Amino acid sequence: MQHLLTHIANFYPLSTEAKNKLQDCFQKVIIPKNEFLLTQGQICRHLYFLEKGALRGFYNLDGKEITHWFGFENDFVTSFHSFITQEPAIENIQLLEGAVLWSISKEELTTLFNHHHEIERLVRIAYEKYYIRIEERFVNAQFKTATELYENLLQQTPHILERVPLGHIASYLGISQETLSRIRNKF
Amino acid sequence: MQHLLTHIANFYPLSTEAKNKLQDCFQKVIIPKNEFLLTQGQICRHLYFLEKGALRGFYNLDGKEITHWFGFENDFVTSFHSFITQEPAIENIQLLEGAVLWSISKEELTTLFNHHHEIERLVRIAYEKYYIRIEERFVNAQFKTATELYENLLQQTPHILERVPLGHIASYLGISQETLSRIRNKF
DNA sequence: TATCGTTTTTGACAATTGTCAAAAATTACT
DNA sequence: AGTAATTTTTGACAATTGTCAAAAACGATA
Repeated sequence: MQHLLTHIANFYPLSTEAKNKLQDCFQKVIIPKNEFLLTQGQICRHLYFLEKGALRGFYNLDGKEITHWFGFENDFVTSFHSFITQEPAIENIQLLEGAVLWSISKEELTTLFNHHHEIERLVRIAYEKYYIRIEERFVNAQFKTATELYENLLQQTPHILERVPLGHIASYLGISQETLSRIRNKF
Repeated sequence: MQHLLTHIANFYPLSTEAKNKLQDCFQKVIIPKNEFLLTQGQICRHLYFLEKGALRGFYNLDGKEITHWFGFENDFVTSFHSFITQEPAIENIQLLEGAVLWSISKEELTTLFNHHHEIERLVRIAYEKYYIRIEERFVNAQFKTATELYENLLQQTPHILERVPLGHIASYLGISQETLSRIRNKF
């Protein structure tokens, strides 16, 4: 829980009261490797904070699994589209390593927003950071070559390369596993 | 101004008081075709609501202009990264058509947030919609073929094809202008 | 350590898309 | 309407990446 509190302090410093209320809403969840946090078709009712472990979001396209994001320590994770709209999820969320998570339901979060302006502010600021992050990833993915994408990954998020099977990384970068393997062997 | 008020009511219904305060902060701006709302290196200090007209965000890569988004009627536009971080913008924003915009500064918006929880909520909800939008675009851009991207555009946002030069659209889709031209002629 | 299952690499080939240059079409302006 | 400027199309070719299949490497487990 301390990880969570420390992490959100980076977004916006909360009052003690708000922090306490926040703590009351999050519940600890421990899930083993390879289990699913969410499967395609389910409605995602929770937002999670990942204290320890790794996971991936993926969906099926023409019989292939497309991993489009990873989550690691100190990431907030959820199936964003489903969590916000409360429509069935298109994606699956699967544990790549056993994980310790903290979970809050959408209802609880909404209640917190209503009672604490500062918590809604925290989330507004968090959204800004996440938006900037996806925007950057988007621009890279679209306009860089496979080799450049690999170099980026090496420099910016090398932990992904160390902790995740190559096949998942390939689809994350939008290239085939064979191409990624060949690129890697040139370095 | 009525356009703006009607549009934000789709995100979250504001009290009369908040609406009035909001109105006081937005200023009308009229800009002719081809002018720049922002150029690379400037700090983006304003958020705009586009009442009428069209514009594009683009940046330079290896001497080429990469258009990565378009704005049309009822879009909020800004150089998001620069507006949020107040660092110099990487991108340029240029008018594709003469436009009527409503402008609010970052300071004014921050003041509104401090005085009106409901306005911060409105923006939080707007961020959610914009996040979902970019996430969808990202997934499409990365995992679809050039032809599929064109078909998507035809079905979902045909106004882009009608109002924007082909070269801009090609870079928006992440393909060369020649390829886009050939795809289009097959239909 | 031997074995099974999974992940990664390699090779041959095909498909898609990009690049460059020139022609054609369209648009804007006087 | 006529001219210049811009935008779009076309052709030939090259480069990149994908696909399929098989081999090799690696890891977990008995």
